[in-house]
Amino acid sequence: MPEIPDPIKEQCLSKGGIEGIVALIPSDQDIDHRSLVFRALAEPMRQKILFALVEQPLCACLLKEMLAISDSKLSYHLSILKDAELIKGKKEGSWIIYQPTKKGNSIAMLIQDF
Amino acid sequence: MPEIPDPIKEQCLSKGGIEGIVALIPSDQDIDHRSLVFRALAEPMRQKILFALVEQPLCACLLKEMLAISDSKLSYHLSILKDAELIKGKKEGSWIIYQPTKKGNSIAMLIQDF
DNA sequence: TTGTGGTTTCAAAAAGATTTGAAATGGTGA
DNA sequence: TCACCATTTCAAATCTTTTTGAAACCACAA
Repeated sequence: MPEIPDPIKEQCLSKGGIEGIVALIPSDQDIDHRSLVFRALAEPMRQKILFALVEQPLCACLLKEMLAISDSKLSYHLSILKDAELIKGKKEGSWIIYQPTKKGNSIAMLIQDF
Repeated sequence: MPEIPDPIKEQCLSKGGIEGIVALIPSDQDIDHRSLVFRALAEPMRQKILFALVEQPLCACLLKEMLAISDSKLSYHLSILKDAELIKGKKEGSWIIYQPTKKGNSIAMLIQDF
């Protein structure tokens, strides 16, 4: 009574066994970095913010109106997007204008097909 | 004393104002669907599972050994990946062999650059 | 049947993320 | 200086996700 199905075992051995496959998995650092991005995009509100900013840079005041949420809530979600390096804010006069980073832009394009 | 910075206001008006931009944001349905995928990939353990399965189909028993986690924990994470339609399980003899779906495969490729 | 191996379910506990409203910050103009 | 506006921070409350270990399930063989 085998403990592993045969065809899988064979294919697995041809890759150097379990260790061989584990070695092909991206590093923890890579994975943690992507996690940060995925957690940022996991919240619908934050996807909306990113997609709105891809259309055009916006100040917090317009985003707030657009999404109908409180200042502190918006600030919280913006900070998560900033930490994931998907957007950046630039001070202009009295306002902070947000826009996607290069990374934010390209990820926004890629995820259209998800 | 204006309430919105001028250049932003102009660009915004040229897109049909706030409503115009809101109309360009993907639908709630789209966004929620992507959220499911992002939540699934937000957890490092689940990224590892997906990347391992992209290398080769594996039974739960090998995944368990590879990741050094309990049965119920593995089962929980597999169910989240299945719900997001990133992987599927196929019964073969006594085992269930997991592998990425078509969608799981193509997303795994795309996110390498994230 | 009875047992066994592989997997899933369950409920409770623990950990983590989000929301809330109030208070703080920081720059700007009166 | 003072007041004001946009934005951020904070701590508490709430909500969601993950972990845990035990029990259940299911197909199959003895």
